[in-house]
Amino acid sequence: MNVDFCARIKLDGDSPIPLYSQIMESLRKAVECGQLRPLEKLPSEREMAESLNVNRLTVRQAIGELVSDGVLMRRRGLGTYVARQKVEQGLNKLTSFTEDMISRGFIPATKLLELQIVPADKRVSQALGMSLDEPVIAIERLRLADVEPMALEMSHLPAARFPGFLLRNKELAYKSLYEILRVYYRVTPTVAMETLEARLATVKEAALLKIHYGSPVLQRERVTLDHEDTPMEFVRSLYRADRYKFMVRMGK
Amino acid sequence: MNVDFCARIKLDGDSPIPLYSQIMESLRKAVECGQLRPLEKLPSEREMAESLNVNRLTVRQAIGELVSDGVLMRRRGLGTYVARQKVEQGLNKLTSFTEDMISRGFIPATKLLELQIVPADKRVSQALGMSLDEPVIAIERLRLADVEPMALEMSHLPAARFPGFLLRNKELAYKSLYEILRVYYRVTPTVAMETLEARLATVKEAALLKIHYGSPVLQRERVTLDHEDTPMEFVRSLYRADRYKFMVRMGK
DNA sequence: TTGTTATACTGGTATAGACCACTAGACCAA
DNA sequence: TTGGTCTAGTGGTCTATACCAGTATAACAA
Repeated sequence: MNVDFCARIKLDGDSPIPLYSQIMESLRKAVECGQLRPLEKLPSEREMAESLNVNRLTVRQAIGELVSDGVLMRRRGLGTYVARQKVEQGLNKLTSFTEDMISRGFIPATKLLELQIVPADKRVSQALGMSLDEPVIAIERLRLADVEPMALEMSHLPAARFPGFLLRNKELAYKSLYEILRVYYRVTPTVAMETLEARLATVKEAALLKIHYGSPVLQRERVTLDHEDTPMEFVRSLYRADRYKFMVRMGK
Repeated sequence: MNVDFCARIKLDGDSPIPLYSQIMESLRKAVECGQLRPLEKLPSEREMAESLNVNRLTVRQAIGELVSDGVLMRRRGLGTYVARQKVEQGLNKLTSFTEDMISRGFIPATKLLELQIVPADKRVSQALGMSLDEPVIAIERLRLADVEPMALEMSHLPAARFPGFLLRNKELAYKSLYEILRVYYRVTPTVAMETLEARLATVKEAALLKIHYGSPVLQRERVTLDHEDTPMEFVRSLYRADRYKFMVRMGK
């Protein structure tokens, strides 16, 4: 079965995305979607290298990063395996909306409302550590759970750091934002500072979320930092109070 | 100075410890003991490789692991640098209302509204892991910040675990609840699972909080566990949305 | 002076080949 | 059966080489 799996990976040598990165994403996806199950054995590095027509070191690089991410694990003399499911931890993990909804048993969906480059206002520039009016990519999305509106999300990214982002608007429809940032720009979120507060929905917000004007909403603001602790994203999300509870573990 | 540093690394080709690992440990130690300072530039990979008499890939492997550990950082076209100092913050510390308010610059105060023993309802018994109708200590307090109402707190403790608690009602006026539990019962909160959601204030709640009926409030529920992970407290707090933001760090 | 270009550096990706260390299982001898 | 050895296969380490892509700076042209 693994042989089939390996043969199904398609690599594009002319793509600007490095081969090892393509392999890495294929493996990561296979693990995420359950195509590769926990503790399942992968083909050997030499086998994969041969069947993918790349050097063994290239495969090793892909696997190596997944190992350090905790997705795979290696055993000398035995082989490479999918890591055990992570049980604990779930509560303070940095999750995307998609992951969050799935873990709550919902089927997530997204509707892209707006995607444009705008000058940073005071709040955004301060959160991202940039100057006022510097260009930021503004993404407004309506997030659905089981077809019903769940949240309204406004993401802001420093435009200078993600050139050509607007051209990827189609991918935003079916790919996670973080996946795009990881694959095309090699940027991975590491920590986030979040604030939560309660307020009332405006007329426009209420209409989009399909709630009554004046209904309570949970406003969540998040500054996401990359591995160098540089702000890479500022998100303001508005969750329907009747459908969403934020959960977190404190202490320890 | 970096040249000196590099020349000072001694590698043992016959050692069972891999070369890249020896390099890695030397670099890590140099950073830890301050020999290499944050943001300081390292010699280029090619330079290090030559001066250490190893292949560039060997140096790269050493540096690569340190980068994924957050000790170093690389910039294409520029070089490799020691990472910025990490300032671990106590954002996820388990705090009492009093500590929380002080850290926000407020002067906290408390008004005890109610203190009695009641049978546990469904929600409380489930949170505390006890049976329905078992006796719990119910404490209702109005929390003030700079004399103005900030939150309404309803705490529930398993009565069996804290005998004679009602006799201490006077101390509750000027001592923290956690202090009483710690001093008289040797119980210390360790972790807490919290949920946050938005809703509207009821008439009674609004009156106590001195806000208008129908104003939004942030409802915070917390199950506090002791060092043995036994539930010791269940709190439902209602914060004024116009005065309070909840802050938390996620990930990492 | 100002803007552009060349170039010499940096890290990033990928190849080919070699040998070592460890593991499981097959095999064989006591 | 028991205990050891051999062997094929795994990941682990390392070398040598090549070219790509981003960055700063010095040299040059307008």
